[in-house]
Amino acid sequence: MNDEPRQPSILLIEDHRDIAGAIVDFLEHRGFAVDYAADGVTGLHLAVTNVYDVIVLDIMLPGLDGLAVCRKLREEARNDTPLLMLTARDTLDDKITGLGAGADDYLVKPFEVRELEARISTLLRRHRRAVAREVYTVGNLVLDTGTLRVTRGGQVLSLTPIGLKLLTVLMRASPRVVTRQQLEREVWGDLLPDSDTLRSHLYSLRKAIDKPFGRTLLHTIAGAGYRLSDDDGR
Amino acid sequence: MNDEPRQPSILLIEDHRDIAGAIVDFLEHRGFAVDYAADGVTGLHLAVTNVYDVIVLDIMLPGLDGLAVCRKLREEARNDTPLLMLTARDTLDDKITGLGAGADDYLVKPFEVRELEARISTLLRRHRRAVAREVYTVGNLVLDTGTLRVTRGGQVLSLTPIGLKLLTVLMRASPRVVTRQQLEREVWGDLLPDSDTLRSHLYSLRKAIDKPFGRTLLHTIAGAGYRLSDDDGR
DNA sequence: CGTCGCCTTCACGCCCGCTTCACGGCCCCG
DNA sequence: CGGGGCCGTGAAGCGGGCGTGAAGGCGACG
Repeated sequence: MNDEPRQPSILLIEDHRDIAGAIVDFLEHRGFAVDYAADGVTGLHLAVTNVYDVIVLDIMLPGLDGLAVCRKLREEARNDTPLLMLTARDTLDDKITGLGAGADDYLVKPFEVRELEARISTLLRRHRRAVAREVYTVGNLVLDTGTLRVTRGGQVLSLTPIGLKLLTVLMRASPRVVTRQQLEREVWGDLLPDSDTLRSHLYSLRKAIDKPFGRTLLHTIAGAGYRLSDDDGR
Repeated sequence: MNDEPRQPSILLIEDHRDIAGAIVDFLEHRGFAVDYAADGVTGLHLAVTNVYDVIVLDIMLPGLDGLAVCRKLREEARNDTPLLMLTARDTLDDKITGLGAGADDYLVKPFEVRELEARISTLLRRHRRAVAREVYTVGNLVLDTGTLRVTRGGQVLSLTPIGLKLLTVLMRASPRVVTRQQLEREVWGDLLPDSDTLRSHLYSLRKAIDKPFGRTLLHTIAGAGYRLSDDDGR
């Protein structure tokens, strides 16, 4: 509802206390909420029990190293929090492995904290954008206008271009009724087709989004048009 | 494609007209585009309304002093343009505070313009390198725009220049759909080719990044465009 | 001057989506 | 009670979009 720019939370996993301290101080001063772990095991534990916006992970750690932490996080915990890997220059080859393991970016030590912040901001921005696209929802039917993916109950549906266009218009209008003319105009512009091919398209759209599921979302309003809504009962 | 070395732009904030004049003359003669402000308020205003490659900021200013400008720029405006602080020898202690406030370098007055230029160049180079490198990840496909290396599952792939450009655009947009027009415009600018050579390029891009691996990442969205994403069921 | 790589163009063929048409049910209205 | 219009349903045909592959040309580089 109210999306005030909440303070982004960061998890730092780094065994050098002095470096870690400097980073934590700087990031907290810059308005981030920082959690800190000095080894891989506690870091992993924090990562799976809490939710962070970004994880900053040193590759050289006592016990469980950064690559292992990253891999476990991705493969076992199915966690896709943006992850920034810290790597020393002499182990730079690890960057390939690091990224292969599921890191989203890397930073070569030594670095300036300013650059660390810049990269964190980039990851935040990118992830937000990826997660917060424009999405319409009616019942359990979801249309993502960014990816043009349509799902119902988590299952991906495959629509034709015209079907997609119709669905977009209907979802945007959602509980309201859309007339045939409006739909036709949206799809074909001013060159309306002679016969009403619209009926066929709505039929196949129904077959795609309603037929495989029990509840019907696309309703025909006799003589008026069509409405997309989740009326249970009404 | 076209990364012509654009003329770097510099903002100079300095109240002594004569010193400022000399600096501006020299820098412009050396190929920089220089904006100038004689006090902190107008300087800050210029800094937030325009985009500069480097800001040169005197610490002693009437009204709003250099430290305050720097702090406001960093903390309120969230601006991370490289910033070079000018400080007199007798206020040298300020240099600590200056760097603490978010400056990237400092120079003690009086100085030679040659040295000023050298430091500006250093900042430019560092910042460019820091900014130029970006890492995109989609599934196990990784593009490092710093090294221009593309890997999938740790294996290095070899792409043509156009293929790389297309991939960059697609990865930057990542789960979202990119239209043909957007892709064409990114690659060829306004001189769009007559026949759709784009199809061929996407074909060979697919052959490079998807064909050798089982899972397909580059999807065609009928009548809409293309999408790069790792749809595993979800 | 030769070779190689890359971009462009063209041609082929398939498959999918758009359109059209025909049929039947339902409702309203005469 | 009968007819007509609206609408869902489904099939069929056609065209175009798109994948695929190869050939030619051009510039770079040795």
